Amino acid sequence: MEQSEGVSKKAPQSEPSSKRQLDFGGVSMSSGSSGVLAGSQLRPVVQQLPMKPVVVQTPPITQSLLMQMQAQAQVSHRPAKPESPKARPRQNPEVKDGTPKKQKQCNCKHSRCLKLYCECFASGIYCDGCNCVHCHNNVENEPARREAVESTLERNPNAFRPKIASSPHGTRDNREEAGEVVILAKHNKGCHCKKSGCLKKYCECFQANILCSENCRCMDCKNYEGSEERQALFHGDHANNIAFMHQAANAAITGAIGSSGYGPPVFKKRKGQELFFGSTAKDSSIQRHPQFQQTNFAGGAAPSSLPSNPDSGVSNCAPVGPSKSYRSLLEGLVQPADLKELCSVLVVYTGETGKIIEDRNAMEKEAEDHKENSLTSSNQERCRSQREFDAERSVIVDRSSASQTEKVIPAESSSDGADVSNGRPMSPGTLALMCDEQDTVFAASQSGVIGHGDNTSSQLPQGEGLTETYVEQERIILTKFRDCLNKLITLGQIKERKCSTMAQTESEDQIDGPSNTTANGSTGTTNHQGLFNNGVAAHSTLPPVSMVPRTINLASVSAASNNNNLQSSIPYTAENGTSKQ
DNA sequence: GAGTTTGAAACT
DNA sequence: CAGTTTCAAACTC
Repeated sequence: MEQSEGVSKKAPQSEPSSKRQLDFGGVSMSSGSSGVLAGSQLRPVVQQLPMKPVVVQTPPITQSLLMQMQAQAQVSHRPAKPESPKARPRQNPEVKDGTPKKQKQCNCKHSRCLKLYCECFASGIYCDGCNCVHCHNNVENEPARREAVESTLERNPNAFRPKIASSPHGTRDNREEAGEVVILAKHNKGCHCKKSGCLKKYCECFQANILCSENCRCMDCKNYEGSEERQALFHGDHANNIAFMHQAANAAITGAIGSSGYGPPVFKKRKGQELFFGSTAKDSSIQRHPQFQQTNFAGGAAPSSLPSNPDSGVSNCAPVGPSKSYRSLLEGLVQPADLKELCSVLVVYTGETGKIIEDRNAMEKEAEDHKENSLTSSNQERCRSQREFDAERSVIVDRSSASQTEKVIPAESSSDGADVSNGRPMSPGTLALMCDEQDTVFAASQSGVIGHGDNTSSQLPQGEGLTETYVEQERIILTKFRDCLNKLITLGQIKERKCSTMAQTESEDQIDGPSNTTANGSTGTTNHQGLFNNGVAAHSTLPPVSMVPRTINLASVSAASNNNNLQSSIPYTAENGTSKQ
């Protein structure tokens, strides 16, 4: 029974050793990290650790809204159970009735707790108080343990890395389900379940409270967004209501943001697996992943009705098929980078507002001065004021340009691959709206001293002027933000309308493949522009801040509503400087 | 608590 | 890389 293990077998023992963090090659590893690494094979695991949303100082009122958005745009990928000291699913402490319990203890009998079978070993902690037999995962058997670690790493360098990583697309909203937070991470290797439907804890994805992803090779998977079985599992009526209310309350924001990795994922084609219907793959992807049938035809077909599903109200324009999955109507419309974009736009507005107010104040002041010294030569002062205004204008323009430039870079990151966008620091433009410090910057900006090293005593306008500026800035920003939300709502309504229409059509004419209504490239990638910024150009002298046309596809929207004012031409794309049509 | 089922890990 | 075996957790009774 006892298999040879390349590890010196010592006196059987299962005496508990303190379950403390291990020290692999001099690098201590807390139980919270599974970055167990031996000796020179140490590798960082930070990149896989969940990124917390940037914590910002309590800002003025305007910023609370932006914080919400930012929270959505930021990586929302906390571990399924953040309180868990272990990163691997199976090592999560038992959570029953929402109450975390003591860390589990292994019951290994044959592995001596020196293989990944042992959850303690796998998570890089010593066995402590476990029920294991012949345990070598303790201080007394450190050499053997170390050898086992090396052996394991030799087999799989990532053996001790967290299995659950943030989704490349990353940004799905956290969503309460049955009191727990569904995490939008995904299993690095994916599960291979065959019989459990991925709805039992046999499934690592399920256990980690995440949805199965394209990494999985499971069969008859039911662990996907919108799965009725899964919902039945998670959604008690109560929880359902909560989740739905939560979703509805945040529909304009939550459902719209960064959903590319969300819902029944758009699975990449796997080896020997076709995504399309009529797959000839021997293992039948349809059987393995019914949700995979939902290819990424953005609105290529209408969804079948989703009766009694509270989420059905936000059914997406997914192809018709057995899949019962859904997506937010706003999915794909707004990407995380768009939020940054929006923030940038708001920053521009703020700067513009400050400038305008500054101009106005200066004009008033100048008028007064002119009254008082009508006969004195005010030419010098006027010239100076003018210089200040010009300098200030250039500052603002520079800032806005920086915002535009800034947005270009993150835009790229939303593409596939290791998406670090979620963990990326916010752009200066975004930060400008989210940090108290920026208030000072703005104040200084309004005084026209930034960037000029002109630290004169007249840096700040009068106190009341400053307050007025703040008020005005907030008013502008809130107004614009409200407009954006309204537009989103409109988009959602349009899309819903379109989906409903298509659903009816599809029900009559179903199998004909994607209608290409929205796959039309000529219109499919352009119309998102202006969602946030189309008012900017008209309002300001600054060049329009174009939305970055990454994957946003409002084609379905625009197709259904060619006259909706959300459309606007894209003067250029920040990404490549070319017009996308 | 014993037995069964399940799927990851380990092995061939 | 695929198939098989081993293993321990999850699950059932």
